[in-house]
Amino acid sequence: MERKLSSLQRRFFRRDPVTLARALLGLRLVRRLGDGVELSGRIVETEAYLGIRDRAAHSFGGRRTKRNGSMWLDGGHVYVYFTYGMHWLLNIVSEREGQPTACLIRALEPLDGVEAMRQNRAGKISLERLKDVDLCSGPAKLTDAFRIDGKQDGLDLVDGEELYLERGRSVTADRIVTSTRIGVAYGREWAKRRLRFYVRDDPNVSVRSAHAATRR
DNA sequence: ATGACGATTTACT
DNA sequence: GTAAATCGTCATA
Repeated sequence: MERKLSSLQRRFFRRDPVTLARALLGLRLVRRLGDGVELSGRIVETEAYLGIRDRAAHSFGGRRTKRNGSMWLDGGHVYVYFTYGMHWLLNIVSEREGQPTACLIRALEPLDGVEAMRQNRAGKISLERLKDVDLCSGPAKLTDAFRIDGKQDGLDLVDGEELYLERGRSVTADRIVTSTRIGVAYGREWAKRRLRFYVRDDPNVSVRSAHAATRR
């Protein structure tokens, strides 16, 4: 298969999850649907999950189950899982096979296919109240908008056809804000680590815990 | 076989 | 700010 000039290579993903979570900011996530529709969005918010030692990670303590199996794949694969009885969440696996670390994709700036995203999100929220900023401003919103669910779990973004990444406008370090991760209080001391990263002042960043954030 | 629990979103007070 | 929705997965038995 021919390599797209713009796609990212394996070595890009085989870095530690903190470095990758920062590097993912600004990249374009592309989703090709079967009907020829192409959706894309710029990554503006991520979180790093550090694997076996990270109490907030699904792979904490080396846990390896049917659900989180994709976390153990080589960097560049995706780990998509179901939670709260209704939501799918998208992660990009970091490091190498056997190192179950990953980056949660928490928000995107919608780029291509905004109308299709609106259709995909309609029903969850009344269509007339649905603004562009409601399409991808949260980890479960963006999977709805991009029609990502368990069928994509384990896909490889390197040379991927229905899901892949492209280089985009890079985000300089002074534009990246760090904060604690969202919704991981059960992680105790690990919940205090600043492993969430987002683009400063971007309106698509999910809103919870706007406090506890500082520049860096 | 059963029970507890979410890496969330939405609507409502 | 608070609470409901909703169910697959996992740990325990």
